[in-house]
Amino acid sequence: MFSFCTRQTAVMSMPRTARDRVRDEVTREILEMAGAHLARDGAAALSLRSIARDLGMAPSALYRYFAGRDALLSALILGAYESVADTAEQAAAGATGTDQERWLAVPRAMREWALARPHQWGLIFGSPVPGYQAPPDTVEPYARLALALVRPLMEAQEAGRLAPATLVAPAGLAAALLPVSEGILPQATTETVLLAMGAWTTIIGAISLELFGHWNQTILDPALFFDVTMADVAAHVGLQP
Amino acid sequence: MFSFCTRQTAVMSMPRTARDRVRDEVTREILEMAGAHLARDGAAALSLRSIARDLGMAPSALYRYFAGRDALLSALILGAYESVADTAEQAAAGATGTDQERWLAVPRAMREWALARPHQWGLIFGSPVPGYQAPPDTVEPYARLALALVRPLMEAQEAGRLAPATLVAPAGLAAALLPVSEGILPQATTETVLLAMGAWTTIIGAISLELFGHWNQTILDPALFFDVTMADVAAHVGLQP
DNA sequence: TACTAAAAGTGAACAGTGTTCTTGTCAAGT
DNA sequence: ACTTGACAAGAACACTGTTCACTTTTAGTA
Repeated sequence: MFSFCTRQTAVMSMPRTARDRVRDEVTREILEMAGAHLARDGAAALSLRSIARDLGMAPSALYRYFAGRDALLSALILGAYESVADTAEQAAAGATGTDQERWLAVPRAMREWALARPHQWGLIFGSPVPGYQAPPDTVEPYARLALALVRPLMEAQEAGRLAPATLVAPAGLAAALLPVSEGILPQATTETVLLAMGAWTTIIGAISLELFGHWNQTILDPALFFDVTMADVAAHVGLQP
Repeated sequence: MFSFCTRQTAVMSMPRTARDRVRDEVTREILEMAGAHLARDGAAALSLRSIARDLGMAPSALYRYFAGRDALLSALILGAYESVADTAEQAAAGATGTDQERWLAVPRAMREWALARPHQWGLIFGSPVPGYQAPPDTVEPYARLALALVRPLMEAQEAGRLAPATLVAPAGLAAALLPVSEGILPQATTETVLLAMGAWTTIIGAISLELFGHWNQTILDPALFFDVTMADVAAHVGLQP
């Protein structure tokens, strides 16, 4: 988990004094209550005062734990990132079957995670609050999420089971995708990196469109559509069924 | 444009009396100012009072024109829908070249529209306001947008230039996609409808991910990535280059 | 053990918000 | 000429985030 202790204690990470213990406890309670309010009313309606009310404390007391509403929201965002990353890693670790089946496990887990927590998904992939900058803490879970997704891809490639790409990357694309190929998909061709980013785009797009209500009265069986589309995407990146 | 006249005038659509004329004028001014605020500060910070201040009128006066903040936001959302639909139709009408090139014109126009108006894109494809329901007025521009996108697809199919799909739709998918195949893509196979919906998903996902900042320090040339990905999608749905 | 300094919690206050209601004003239709 | 209805304004209410002064509680130390 993350540490909200502003106090500079010794090198020990675990809180030792009773004060620190109760501080972490209260911090956790605030975050839990904020998460409950977020799940119920959404991020836009998140109110420090109503959280404090439900917690039985004065509104100003929250400022001992979070610098303000934005800081609390940032903590919720970070928690959401870590939550998806955790479930994606778990899904990737427990996946079995063919390359394609193992790959499908992660998008499916992401979709189910999102369906159960629509507002947290919106926190990550919805319209960002204007002026808000993603805290650097999010790049670690983000990378974990991406790695969980491409793990079957890398395994298939190392085993020589990856079908060759059906397209050729134009000049300049390798440079444009350098951070991805270096950080997430080393030893992969530019074409594979491109296809993987396309897959990522389709996954996020599919879940967001479903969650944000764009398939009401349009796609009558979103789960089926998602599965079929994901299988198509998997085949397109070269994973064997 | 849309009519915000609550008053039930005669069958004539144009305002006749001077009162109605100035009412439409003020309504337009409010919407313009609201649009300016939206473009500057985003939807979350949209404030009736500050709009009224900049317009030189009392906050309560706005309620003669809009039922409340939500109604004003709904009008802005509807305007955003109509604006993308217009530019998409325009792009589709002016597109020339091969099937793939003509198809590419619409996603490109959508992306440029979105880059110029990020907050309006967020209004349409970002996280919806909790409890908000899309007004039925949006289905018409939404359909126009979709039709502009699939027009080259239908033309290619009618001319027999559409490559056969490389996948087979499972049982039940046709029923799940019935509203789409009936409303947008009649006379298309279920596979084509599926591929078109996948293309739609990738387009929205690509633009949203770029706009919402998910490609900072990840994809260094978003325009190039978008173009290459869209070309890949076009080829995948069967459009010839 | 007594003392001090820091942390936690409180309540009041300020500036801002959406919304409603009452009041006045002015133009249109009978 | 008069009445009706729309428009506009201002005060008021119930919220919101945030700050500040003040008190209480706790931890570490002389």
